[in-house]
Amino acid sequence: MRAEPLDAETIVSATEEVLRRHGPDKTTVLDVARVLGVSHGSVYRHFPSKAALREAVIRRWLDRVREELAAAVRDPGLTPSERLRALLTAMFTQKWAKADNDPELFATFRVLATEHSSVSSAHVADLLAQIRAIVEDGIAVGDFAPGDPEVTARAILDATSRFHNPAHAAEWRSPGTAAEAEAVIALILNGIRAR
Amino acid sequence: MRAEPLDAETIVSATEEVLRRHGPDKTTVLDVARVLGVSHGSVYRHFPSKAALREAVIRRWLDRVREELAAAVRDPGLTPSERLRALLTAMFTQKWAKADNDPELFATFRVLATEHSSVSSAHVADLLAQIRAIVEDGIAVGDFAPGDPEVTARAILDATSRFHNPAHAAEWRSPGTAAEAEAVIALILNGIRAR
DNA sequence: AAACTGACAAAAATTGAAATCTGTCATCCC
DNA sequence: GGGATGACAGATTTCAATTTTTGTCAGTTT
Repeated sequence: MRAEPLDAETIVSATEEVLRRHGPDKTTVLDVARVLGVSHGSVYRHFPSKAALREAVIRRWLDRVREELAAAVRDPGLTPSERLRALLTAMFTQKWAKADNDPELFATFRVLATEHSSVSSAHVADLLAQIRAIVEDGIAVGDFAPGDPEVTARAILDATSRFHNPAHAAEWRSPGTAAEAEAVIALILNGIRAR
Repeated sequence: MRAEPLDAETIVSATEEVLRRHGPDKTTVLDVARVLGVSHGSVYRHFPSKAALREAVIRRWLDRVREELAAAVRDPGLTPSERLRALLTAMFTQKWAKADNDPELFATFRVLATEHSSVSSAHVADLLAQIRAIVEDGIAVGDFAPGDPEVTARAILDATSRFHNPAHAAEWRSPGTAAEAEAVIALILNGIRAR
């Protein structure tokens, strides 16, 4: 029995909590319903399946990640080079911090992200668009060498995979990581600079 | 009963065959002994443990990979830029072909490589040394901008992870991969070129 | 005597019966 | 009537009993 009427948002929050506590393998719809104090049938009124519920969780999580990233880069009066460096650095440190602070939660979200690859793809497309905007700007201003901004943005994202793709999370604990990331950023900035 | 005396090399070959047929999870020392027509005790005369046997397999596999790569790049009279491009391209196409031709075998060796990370690390160190040699040459000749060759070599390997690290094997099937690799190579070559 | 075998204990994997979970829906409650 | 419930069938997971495998070594074979 609940005072408030049950809504999708509340269910997603409860699911996140159960995932945090029990991990992706041991999280059941019954557990979620128990946390909410309702029957599991009620959960199925708002989500057609367990998979849809999990997808809603990963979607919200990636939305938050995007928001955090936007906030970190929302800084005026930087050159395109500086903005690109800031964006990449923010992307890395954000992920590294999450993976380091709560490895199990990070692993959980990695499972969900793999499970719902279309949501992850959309997230990647968003990152790509942000990089592309900076690249277009840099070319327009004459700081960056001319070229297809879409291709360049993709190349930048690909070249930095080692530092932001969760598949590499285990390597991030190695102490040289920050210096290696710095070297790759320097290489990239040199590579796109106008001559 | 066997005519020839049993040696380590023969055992490793038999293990490779069993791994190829049954995969890493279902490969037992008993299976290997059966293929050889000996008792499993004989296998333990040559290898102290199942882990050591598997390590010998992955070590030999990576040795072959290194040999193939060396053969692909053993080409005289190229500029450092051309040699670097050739090395990277060879690294990519070699791995892509293996992953594409026999995905299950590739997955098997991925398991072994993860299991025996020190062997993989040595392989990476070897690749790094090859890149470094080219970078040093390029700096000496004046084609590449001055800098620490060790750091630069590492940055090049890191920046191309997406195209050679087996953790990304699933992405290699996507049709745009070759073009994306080409864009990253172009970015890198631009980045290290002397101004 | 050098190489191999196979019995053995401890560890790990497999199996299958029982318990739990997913998703549906007829029914109930406000 | 809109929202919630819980019984139910089929799918999936769990857990303990059983089988298989690993690694050793005393004894056998050549």
